[in-house]
Order: sequence, then C-alpha cells, then structure tokens
Amino acid sequence: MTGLASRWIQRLARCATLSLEEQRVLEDATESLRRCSSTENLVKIGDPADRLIVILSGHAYQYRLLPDGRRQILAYLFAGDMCDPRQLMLPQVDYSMCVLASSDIATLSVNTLQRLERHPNVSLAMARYALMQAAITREWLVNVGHRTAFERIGHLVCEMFTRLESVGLTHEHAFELPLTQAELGDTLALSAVHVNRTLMELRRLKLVTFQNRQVVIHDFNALQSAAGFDPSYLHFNERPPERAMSAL
Amino acid sequence: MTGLASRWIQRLARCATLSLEEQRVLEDATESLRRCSSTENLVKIGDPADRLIVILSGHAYQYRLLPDGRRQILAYLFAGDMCDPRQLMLPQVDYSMCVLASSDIATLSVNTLQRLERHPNVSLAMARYALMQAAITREWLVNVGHRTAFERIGHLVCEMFTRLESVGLTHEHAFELPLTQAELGDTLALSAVHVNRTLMELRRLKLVTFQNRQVVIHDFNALQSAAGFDPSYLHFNERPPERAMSAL
DNA sequence: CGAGCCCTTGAAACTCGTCAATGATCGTGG
DNA sequence: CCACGATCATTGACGAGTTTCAAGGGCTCG
Repeated sequence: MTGLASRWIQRLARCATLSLEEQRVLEDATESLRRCSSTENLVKIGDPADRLIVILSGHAYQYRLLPDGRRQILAYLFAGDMCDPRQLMLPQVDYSMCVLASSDIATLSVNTLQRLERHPNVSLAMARYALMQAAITREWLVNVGHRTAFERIGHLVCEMFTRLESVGLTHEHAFELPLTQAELGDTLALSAVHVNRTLMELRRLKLVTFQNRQVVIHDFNALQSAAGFDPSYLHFNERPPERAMSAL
Repeated sequence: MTGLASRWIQRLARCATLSLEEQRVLEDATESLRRCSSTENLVKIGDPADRLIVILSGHAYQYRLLPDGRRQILAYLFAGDMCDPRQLMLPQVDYSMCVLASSDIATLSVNTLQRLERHPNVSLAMARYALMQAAITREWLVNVGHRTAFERIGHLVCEMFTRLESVGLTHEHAFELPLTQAELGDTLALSAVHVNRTLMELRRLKLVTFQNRQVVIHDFNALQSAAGFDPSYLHFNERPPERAMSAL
C-alpha cells in the first residue's frame, strides 16, 4: 500500500474500516492510470457518465460555466479524492472538470466499480465519502451566501487545511495550492481584484500568507475564529454507526 | 395509489420504472404519518440520523444557522420530496429542517428503509432522486455566487415551477408558495428589503407576481431567459441507463 | 380592537466589481 | 544568455448593487 493509490485508500478508510483484502482490491482497481498535465480537461459537461475519476496525486476541480463566460468552481479534488460514484446512474455528467497541476488520474469503468462495491465496506466508505462531499457543497453555499470576502477566504483555507491534513498532505501549518487569485475568485464568488486585496489583509493581520503556490497559516486558531470555521460538517473524527446498508 | 403517498411515488417513478408491487411497498411504508403545523421543527442539527423524512403534503425546508443568527436555507422540500437516504449512514444530521405550512410528514425507520431498498428499482430511484437534489444544491451555489438579485429570484421561481409541475402541483402558470420575503432572502443570500424591491421590479415587468402565498408567472419564456434558467440540471425528461447498480 | 408579523418605501453607507495601468514572474525561443 | 510575450499579482479611482437603518402601513389572528 505504498503506491499511488495509498491516499485514496487512506481517505476511504477514514469513512469505514477496510480489511487488507479490500484495500488490495482498491489498489488493483487503479492499475490503469495516466499522467495529466496542467489545465487538462478531464470531463466536459454533457459527457457520458460511464467512468469514475479518482485523483491519485495532484489537484483538480469541478466547475460550471455560465453562458456569459462566468465560472463557478463547485469542488476541489486533491490527492485521494474521487467523484461521486452515484454520478454513474445518470446518462451524462452535469459539471466540467479539469486538473490544476500535473496529476495522476485513475479512471474506473462501471464494471470495475461494480466489482468494488461488492465489498460492503468499500461501498459504505464511498457512500459516506460522497456524503462528506455533499456537506462541503452545502457549506460553500453558506460561505458564498452569508460570509464576507474576508471570512470566505479564511473559511476556505481552514477547510482545505483540515482536509489535506487528514491525508498527510500538509507540512507544519502549510500546504501546496497551485491556484491563481482568479480561480480563488471563481470559487468564492469574488472578483480577482478583491481576492487580492483580501489576501493582503489576511497577510497584514499575520493570519495567512498565500504566495508561490504555498498557503502558510500563521495562526490557525485566530483564523478559524475570524472565519467562523466549524469543522464538524466535514464529519472527521466520528465513529459512525456500522450499519450494513448495502443498498444505499 | 390515491393516498397521500401518491406524490412521493410519482416523483420516484420519474427516476426509475417502478412495478405495481414496488409502488405498493412504498405506499405501505408511509403508513405512520403525522400532521405537522406551521413552522414546526422536524429536525435539529446534531439530532441522531436514525430516520428518514418524507414530505407527503405541504412544504418544508432545510437550513443552517450561523452563530450570529444569519440563516442559509439549503433546500426546499415540497409534497413528494424526501431527505437523502444516505444521510442515515452518518451518526448525526448536519442541517436543521422545519415545515412551512401545515404538512403531512412520514418518518421511515432504518428498518423500513432497508426493506424498501431490497427492491432494486426503488433503490435506484432513490439514488437518482438524491443526485437530482445534489444537482440543485450545486445550481444554487452558481445562483448565489454569480447571478444578480433579479436573476436569482427569477431562477428560483423557474426551478420551483418546473419541479412542482412535474408532480402536478401547479395550476395554469401559478403555484402555492407560503414563503415570506425574509425567507426568500435567506435562500438567495439577499436582504429582505432587496427581495422586496426586486419582486416589485419583476411585477412591474409583468414577469412574475408573488402575492398572498401565490406565485403567478406571466411569461415563463421571458422569465427563463431573463434569469438564465436552463432546466437540464434537474435531469427531467431523461431516459437514464437502466444499469443495475444495487450497491451504489 | 390591539398586537404582531409582514410588506413597503426612503436615505445613507458600504462592500465589492469594473476598468485601467504598472510590475513581477516564468517559460520559450532566438 | 537575454529578449520577448504571456500570465499573474498589485494598486488606484470610480461606480453599481446591495445592505442597513428607520419608519409607516396593511393584514391577520386572537
């Protein structure tokens, strides 16, 4: 379990207890992977939903374009993240997706996924994982809707740090984030100019520095309270009921 | 199938073909229902997630409160709508929920749900239905993030009309909506005052009238184009692939 | 008939967007 | 190795959309 699949397995294992056998099956499923270069489009809206994307390393995001060219980023996927398996039950995907930096991408076929989901714990882990993703989307709605620019950025930084920390992708209080200020703006519904000003404000207050694709958090507690970040929606550190609900 | 469960069954039947037997099973599951009066709290954030709520008649919404009292409404549930069955796989619900007008509410236990999901088509329908709900949340993120007040209200009205029409809850080009302007504001991230001004603008342009808990759409096409509403995210009118994916 | 909730309206303030220009950085090719 | 172009960060001035505060009016329900 030292290969590229390890972060994925690690993430799923946080959602349900996986046997060694199940971990091996997951590892086997990622055999066919490919390296994607920066800004490559993985999925376009309307593509047939016949395969499931897993980010083994790197960064990607899902987004939607409005007719006038405006863009809303819907989710970030870091190493170990995957798309919602239930998406395969629709004829077409309803978002676009592209990678940020060069990444290793595994693509699971419907058959492979069906094979994986014969293992009840794998199925359970994926369902819980998808629930967490949905909770993040809801939190983003709260974020964009009801927080100031300052809180929005702070909240997003806290969320990313917490998510990345859980799979060992942080160093000290810093993490890699190959994002432009314009992309941050399209995530948080702010103009790039205002993102810039707010980042400088965060820097001035010695809360966060975002430079050279590196986010450094200087005072997590202060940032957390300034942004009103409450990590409970991420459902980490929970021992969920081990109900067998294979059919969910 | 003339009882209170009919709208629910009708909605699920749009997501997958249900046999008469399966429809009967769904109807039986809603036997224990109760009548809720206006503004009653159905679920509070942090409650144990051990039962699944189905709105048989009436209106309800899910919301989150911020520490300072601000509120973001996350979703509306109309007659025939239900919560995401996967929610039961978490220990606690992560949103609050209350009814708007007096409603008939069925509460399914984990056991009942497990019994229902032994029917593959029921399971498939619920999964597809939940996907549609998730798509709506994503669309709201786009709405709040990238559209003006005018477009936001117009878009929400179009969405509600389309959803309600699909289960026969509209009359002509009108539908019931027992919402205050403040609640509309908490949905769309606008102040109640600005909702009021924008509603008057919509009325002035003879697009929509919202008075006495009734929304009347005077020109759907004009409203749709003014709001940039594209119903494809609702995944109606699709013949999805009838893959058997019981484990999803 | 009064209380409370909701809608309506006005004025002032503020957050944030747009436009525009200047630097900084980086990869590429000459 | 440097010049070039492109992308991104930064800064200022101005304006638009929206919020907040405040007050009045209408409706409904007890």
